[in-house]
Amino acid sequence: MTRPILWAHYAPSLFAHSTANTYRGRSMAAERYNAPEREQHWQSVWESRGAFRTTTDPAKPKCYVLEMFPYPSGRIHMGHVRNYTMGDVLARYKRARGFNVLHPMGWDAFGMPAENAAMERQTHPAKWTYANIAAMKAQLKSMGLAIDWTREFATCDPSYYRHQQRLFLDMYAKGLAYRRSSKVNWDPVDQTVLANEQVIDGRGWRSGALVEQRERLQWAFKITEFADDLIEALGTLDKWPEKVRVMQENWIGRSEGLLIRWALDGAAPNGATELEVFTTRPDTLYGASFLAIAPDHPLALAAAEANPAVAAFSEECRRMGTSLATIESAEKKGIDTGIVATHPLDPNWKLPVYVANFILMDYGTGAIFGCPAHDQRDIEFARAYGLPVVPVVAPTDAKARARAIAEIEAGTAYVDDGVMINSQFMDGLDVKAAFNAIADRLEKATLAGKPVAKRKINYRLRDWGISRQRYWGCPIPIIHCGDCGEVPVPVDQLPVKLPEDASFSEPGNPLDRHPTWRHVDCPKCGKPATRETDTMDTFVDSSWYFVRFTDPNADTPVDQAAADYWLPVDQYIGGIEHAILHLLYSRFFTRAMGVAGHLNPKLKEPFAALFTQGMVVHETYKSADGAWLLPTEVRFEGEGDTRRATEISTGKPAQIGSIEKMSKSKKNLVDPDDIIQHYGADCARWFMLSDSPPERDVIWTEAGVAGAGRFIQRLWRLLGEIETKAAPKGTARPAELGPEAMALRRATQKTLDTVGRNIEGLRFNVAVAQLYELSNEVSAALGKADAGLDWALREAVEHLVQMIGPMMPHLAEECWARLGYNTLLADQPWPQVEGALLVDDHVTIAVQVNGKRRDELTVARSAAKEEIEAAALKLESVVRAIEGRPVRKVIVVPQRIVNVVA
RNA sequence: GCGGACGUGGUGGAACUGGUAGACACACAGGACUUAAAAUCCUGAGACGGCAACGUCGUGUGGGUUCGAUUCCCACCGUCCGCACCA
Repeated sequence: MTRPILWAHYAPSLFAHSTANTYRGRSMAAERYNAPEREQHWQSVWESRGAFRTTTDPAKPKCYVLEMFPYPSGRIHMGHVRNYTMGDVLARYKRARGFNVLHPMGWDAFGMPAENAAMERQTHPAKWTYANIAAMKAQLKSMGLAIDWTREFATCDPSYYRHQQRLFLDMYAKGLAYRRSSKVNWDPVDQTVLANEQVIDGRGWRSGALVEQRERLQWAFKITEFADDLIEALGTLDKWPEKVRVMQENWIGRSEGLLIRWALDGAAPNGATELEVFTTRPDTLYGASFLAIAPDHPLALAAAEANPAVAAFSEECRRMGTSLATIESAEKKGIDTGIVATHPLDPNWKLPVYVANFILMDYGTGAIFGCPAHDQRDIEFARAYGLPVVPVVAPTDAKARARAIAEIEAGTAYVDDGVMINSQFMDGLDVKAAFNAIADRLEKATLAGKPVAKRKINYRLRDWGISRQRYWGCPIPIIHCGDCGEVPVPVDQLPVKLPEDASFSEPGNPLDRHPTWRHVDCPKCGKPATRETDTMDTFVDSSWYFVRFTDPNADTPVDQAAADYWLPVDQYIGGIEHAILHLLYSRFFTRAMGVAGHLNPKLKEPFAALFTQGMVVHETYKSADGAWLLPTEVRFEGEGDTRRATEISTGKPAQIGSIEKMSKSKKNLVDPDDIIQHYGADCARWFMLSDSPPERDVIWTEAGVAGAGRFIQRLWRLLGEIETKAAPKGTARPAELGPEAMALRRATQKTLDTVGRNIEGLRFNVAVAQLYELSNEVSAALGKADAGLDWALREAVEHLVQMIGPMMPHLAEECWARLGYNTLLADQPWPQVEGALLVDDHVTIAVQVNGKRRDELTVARSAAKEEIEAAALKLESVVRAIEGRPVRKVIVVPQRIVNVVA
């Protein structure tokens, strides 16, 4: 697939000696630019000079550019190349613009793959992880990223997680971390808790065992404490994609409603006297026809004890839980518990209480009142069990009302706005007024001495459970003592390190079965106690790493001065797959760290701007027998419709499949290493930036990379030609510049202006197009002669090289040296735009007749409306188009357009 | 079902706050150079009609607002993504 370019031997110029003279006098048939060789050279120059080391310096304006740090899987993939290239362009550009730029890199290094590798290959997770980090770091370095590597850290290192344990303890002290009983997916074979995404069709992804729901004491962070603020502050994130903000808002899921207590008749099990339900539609209370509770609701559990039929039904619901049946069985099912409730507005109105399969224990109170006429689920349920359906809301318009009622009778709930009917004192009120009327009334009414109802804001968001029963994660620094209960590990005993001699050969948590690790003395009373063996969710590690980068060597989790200076992150770049969890958790951590005294409480939001880049996609290939093939395993012939693929090893035809996200399973992978070795990092970077808008998917094609490679060689040849045609370095601007020279200068300045703005706006593909345009202009100008053109050429090429710098930094350094400089281009400021040259004194405007373009007109920029109108009407093409009709109106928008209405 | 985004040549895409649609690139065709090829350079190209000048049509479909709509509004079609018994 990747056809290696044959690099001609090209004597490397030593940096210190590479002046223009080194190149002068060489033949015009210049050598090809040897990217791989020169790239290594410049990387070592940057490294030896510490070119990208950053210090905290409040005297300078700062810019914090961050790409989501990688999981050390062992190899980088094209998605990384795209992500880190974008960040690097911005970081280098901002540096050139005079900003003190923080652009760090680290490793999201805890997590299951290391433990799985340990089980499969008998390597210790730490060994596996650090080996992967070393390999990936070398790959990232070969990309030539302007990263301050002195700030690098891995989250699995005790020097990092020690501080995370400190944060946990301080959050614990503030009540933001706590232990509660909650349901987990338990894999009985692997003896482990599974994340939801590890449960496939109700079975463990690894063992295939039927997953059980178990109650277990689990640590959690109180993210719900900030639910309102997390929604509220979304409004301030105007540099975040709308899409992400909407997803977060839905995820938090705020809804305003009413908690209503219903009295139960004496016969309820366990002596229960009331049932509390949550509703967002208290206005429909007169349409109620039943109550329904979740199978795990305490009242349902009590009813199950008394009634075997209820028990059997509840058990059935539990089994359905996570399986695919959830999706298939939209069918509403329930069982009457025999319990009877009294309507809060009418003591004589009795309603049955059902256990129903569509009620979730986790949402609201796990109990509802059913109003079939105005809720689709309730109407399905009511029709299945013969319960009454009474409309209480209807449109005002008579026709619409009749239709709505007919639909309700046919089984479709009416859920839109309207006015109240069949609702006594509320009749005629609109839905919102009815909500308030009934809320006011029920808040004043009492049941057993307490108000019947209270207003409640409910959230879909639940507290963040962080307990994981695994080895390769940050230990939770808590000790359990029989006498003292939960005891925090004293700060001076941190970190609680993972034991190195764990065994991974059997299922279950290695920390649990370690012979000695968990046994300690209670820090409070000194009696034998045990350590918490749960470790933290790896999302915790990534929820504050961007803070740690501001001073990765601080003795405390955060150095206040450094954090105050650098935060928030000015531009965060990563995949859309983290739109919800990672970003929400980081936003929570920023607030929680403020409360716990580790961040300035005024800092609410960690990421001022967010950009979500698209994926890298590629064609897929299958062999005759249906096996996926690597792109390197097929050969192509023909074009378009006649394009055919052949499997190289067998000579049999291969099938060309759809374009999909690069993945191991579909084998449509291109290895960044191969590309960098054959074409160079600059070529990969340039291709990643060209053509596709960064937020959309980019299709990786051989032709596209080759095209990028050709442009690199073209630029290199251009520099060769410039040597004889451009003015020498440092020549003063001549007093006289001819029209060609001026035109080139204008093009140069215009490009400078637009490329800068497009990089700032992350519209890299547009910036690339403009750089192509300028190089085309320069090429064209080479064949011309004009006063001062040699000077204008020099300016154009120097600026071109500087503008290419952030995108193809190695090539740009090489060109910069070839232009005669012995400074680093990476240290050069971005050229100042000469604003005066951005406006031409003549403009070409379109001339329309009745809205159709007929001609164009070049006039002085300052031309008066009347002048333009007169000139337009004289145009032969305009006269022809008017066909003698009277001119009714002429619209002249100066510098834009003329439209003749006839 | 709910929510969001997107629909422009053969392809990826560009077009500032409503003002010359198709920049730039890829692919393609013709030409130059070459013994030949590769590389490179030049030229062409939205569709249809025409030798040409030029004309007609054209930004998913159908309407609307406007002197003027890829851009704003309404309806529909299609594609993609997120959430989904959320009371």
